[in-house]
Amino acid sequence: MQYWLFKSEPNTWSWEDQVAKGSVGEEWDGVRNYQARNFMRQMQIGDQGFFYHSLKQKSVVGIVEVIATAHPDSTTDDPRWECVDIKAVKSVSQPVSLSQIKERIDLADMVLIKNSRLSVQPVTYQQWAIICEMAGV
DNA sequence: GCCAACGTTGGC
DNA sequence: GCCAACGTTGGC
Repeated sequence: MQYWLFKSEPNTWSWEDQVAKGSVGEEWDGVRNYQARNFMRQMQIGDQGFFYHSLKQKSVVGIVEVIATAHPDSTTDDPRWECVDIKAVKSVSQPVSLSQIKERIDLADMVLIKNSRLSVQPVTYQQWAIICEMAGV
């Protein structure tokens, strides 16, 4: 079991949109970045991830689960791009903001901080546990 | 709205 | 294969 972080602009695809899809889930399409794609290729069904809102909110707002491994991205004919499917598991009771994460020295190594532009990122179990605690999960 | 950081593209 | 130019992302 591995842990990840999925970043989305709420204007484009929000947590509310994800929740509305229920257990059917939705593909995490539109990724046009090799690093992000490579992480998605590593994902297994049952892996869990944080759903992060960028831009205005800049917070971890929910927990998602991988329900389909990497497959061609239906939004492009370009065979280079793949995506996984994820479903919403639960909303966090306390969104964890980027500034809160930055305050924690034990989260200083997070990819979110070191490479803020990467839209799909790995999260270590330790980081996962710390943020779950902060989020009241 | 600005700008820094980063990734991609294309000319050489 | 290098690197300049360009486009995009996301924090501020």
